[in-house]
This record gives sequence, structure tokens and C-alpha cells, in this order.
Amino acid sequence: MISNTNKFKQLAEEKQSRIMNACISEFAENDYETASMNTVVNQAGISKGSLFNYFQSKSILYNHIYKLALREVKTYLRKVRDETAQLPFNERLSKIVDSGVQFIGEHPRLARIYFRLVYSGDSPNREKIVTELQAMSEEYLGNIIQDAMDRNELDPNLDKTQSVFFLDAVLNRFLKEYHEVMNKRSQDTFDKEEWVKGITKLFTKGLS
Amino acid sequence: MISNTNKFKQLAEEKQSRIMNACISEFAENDYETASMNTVVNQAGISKGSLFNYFQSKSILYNHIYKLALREVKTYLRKVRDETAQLPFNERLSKIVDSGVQFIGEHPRLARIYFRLVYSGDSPNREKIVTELQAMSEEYLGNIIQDAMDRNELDPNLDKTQSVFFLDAVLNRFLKEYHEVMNKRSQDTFDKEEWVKGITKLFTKGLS
DNA sequence: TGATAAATTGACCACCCGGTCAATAGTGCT
DNA sequence: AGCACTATTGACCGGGTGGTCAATTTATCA
Repeated sequence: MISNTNKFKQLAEEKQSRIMNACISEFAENDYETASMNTVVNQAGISKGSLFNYFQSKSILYNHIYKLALREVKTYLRKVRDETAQLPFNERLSKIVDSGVQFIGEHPRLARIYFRLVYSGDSPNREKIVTELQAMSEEYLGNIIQDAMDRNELDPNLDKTQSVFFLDAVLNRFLKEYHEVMNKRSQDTFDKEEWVKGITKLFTKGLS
Repeated sequence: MISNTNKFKQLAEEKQSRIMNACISEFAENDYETASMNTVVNQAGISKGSLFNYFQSKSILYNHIYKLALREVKTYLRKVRDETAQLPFNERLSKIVDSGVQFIGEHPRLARIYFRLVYSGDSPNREKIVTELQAMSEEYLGNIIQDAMDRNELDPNLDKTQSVFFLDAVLNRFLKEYHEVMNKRSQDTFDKEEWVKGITKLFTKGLS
């Protein structure tokens, strides 16, 4: 017998992507509890039995999707981190925001799954996942801040945990808002550059 | 016939509070979709027919609960706003955080309903409610910031919309985190004062 | 081509949901 | 006590859920 999880990978690529597409849409549009396996199979044009043959349960399927989304997020983050390693803090921050905006533009459904996971409450293993994400953010933004402290661009006596927390809070909330605006209204009233300026100014000089 | 919504208010106080208690617990512990009317009636010790007699539908009941939570939040906010009107910005900010912390301590279940509503996605009329909350926050924090600008404690050329957004992002995120920490781990590792200091410093001086 | 094995199907299961309503219990008045 | 009216009950409804599995189609190879 082929190992459980790998049955899916043995399918024709076209079929795989058809199924993944249906799953991503369903989990992007609904909470975990509300998302329906029936909808997925109908959308994907396969039978229910098949889906449960490839993924033994809803939560296993969700795990697959969430990891896929997270992998994509990480790719963007790694890229911008490495490409901006030599830039000053404010420019770096600006590029990170840009990267987030780009991700949302290119993978709106994955972004939605990500935000749903972070801000909403009912996915399985949520605690574990959120802890993972926090550690990831702590490490990622922690490095960015440490670099800036090493170059005397930021106060070297900063409480790093706090600084990371604030940065994370503002960046995530901003991107969430951007994502929601993109999904609903026309984007013409949204001056991204102005916001990026505001964010970098807040963190470098405060509001006074 | 007694007008629909008022049937509930005609009940004996003891019964009312027994029912409210069950509802608050259920909506605090579960998303709107996942919360069960059956659980509510069992917890409250009444029959299903009665509950649907007092509140014609689940969404009407939810609305009742959410408004109750919001009323309580507003009471706290109004109180701290008025009591701190003469204080400088940083002290005011500190008192606002204190008030939030106090609210979470005194009404943990209402706080949970509030955070669920703001951060999660499936309650009915969610869009309308969130828009309302944003307007409320814009007005509330906007006034605090405007006062500080008038006294030259903050840069008078600030983009107020942005500043409110940042303040809202950090405060909400902090309180959400505090709420989650309180609900789970021992609070001995959590130095609230240190965080309040960090927040006020961020907004007055930035991180450099 | 025909036998064997593997992949796919969808009717079916037990369960839970929000909501209904005829039947019953309780109350107050004459 | 007997009547009228109201409050309360809980069995029941249609519908949707995640998950199963005997039956059928499809692929493989002698």
C-alpha cells in the first residue's frame, strides 16, 4: 500500500491542482468549521470517497493547505530579508511592507487563509500553529531589529521582545487592512506609499 | 401580545441572569456558527421552545449579547476618557491600557466575545458591526490624539487617520495578547508596567 | 481477451443543527 | 371549582455535516 499522505501526490498534476484549487477557495471563503468537504468535492469535480482517500480527514486536509500557505509566505519573507540585508532600517521596513502587499496581490486566497488562521479561532491545532508563527515572527523581526541596533539606527538598549511585538502588531494589522480593502473597495483611494512612510516614521521617531 | 423582544425582560431577574450567563459562556467559548442553542438551553435549564420564545432566532440572541458586551466596553472607555482629560498624553495612554486590563480582569467572557467579534469572521452583520467599531475607535482615539496635538505633546502635522490606526493596532493587539495570557498561563511572568512604558515610549519617541 | 488489481464512485450512516408547534402545566379571576 | 389565558415544554422537522464502504469503473499485464 502506498503511504497514506502520498496517494495525493501520485495523481496527475492537473487533477492535483484542480483539487488544491477547490480546497484553497473553500478554506479562504470559510472558517474551518464552516468549510464543507461536500463543496470541495463538487468544486473539484471528484467524488467524496476519493477526497477522503487522498486525505483521511478534514483536519489533515486543512493542515496540508495551511502548510502550503505558510511555505509561500516564508518564501516571500526570506527573499526580502536576504535582498535587503545591506539597507538601512527604514528602507528595509518599507521593502518588507512592499513584499507583504505583493504577496496579497499575487495570492489573495492564501493571504486570506493566513489571516483567518492568525486572527480567527477555530482551526485544529490552532494553539500549536500560532505559537509556531510567533516564534517565526520573533526570529524574523528580531533579526531585522538586531541588525538596526548593531548599526546604531535603533536604540541599542531596546527591549527586543517588545519591539518585535509592536512591529509585528502594526505590520500585520496594516496588511490585514490592506487585504480587506483590496477585496472590497476600489483601491484608488489607498495611498500605499503614504502609509509606508507613516509606519517607518512611527518606528524611528514616534509621533512627536 | 407583549412585543417580541420584551418577553425576555418580563422574566424573573434570576431566570434572566441564568439565561444570560449561559449565552455569554457559549458565545465566549465558541464562534457564532459553532455556538449551539442546545447547549445554551441545557446550561440555562430551560426548554428550547422558551429560548426561541424570548429570542426569535440565534442571530437576534447574538445581537443582544454583543450589544451587552459593547455597552460594557463603552462604559469603561467613557470613564477613563473623562477621568484623564487633564493628563498629558503618555499618562493618558497608560490609563487607557490600565482600563483595558481591568475590563479583561472583570469581564473575561465579554472580552472574549469582543475579541472574537473583532478578529474572527463569522458573526452576522459582521461588516456593519466592525464599521461601527472602527468609527467608534476613530472618534475615541482621534480625540485623545487631537488633545495631545493641541497641547504640542504630539507633532501637530501628524496624519491623524494613520496615528489612530497605529494606536488602535498596538492597543488592541496588546490587550488581546494580555487576555490570552491571562486565560492560559500563570500571570507571574507578565510585567504589565514594563509594557505600558514600552507602548507610551513607542508612540512618543519611536524606537531610536 | 480475460483475469486480476487498483482507483473511483455516491448512496448511506449517525449525528447535530436551528427552528416549530401541538400538548401540557401554571396562573389568576369569578 | 371551573374557566380562560399564558408560559413552558420537548418531540419532531428538514437539512447539512464528516466520514464509510460495497459496488463499479478503469488500468495493468499475461
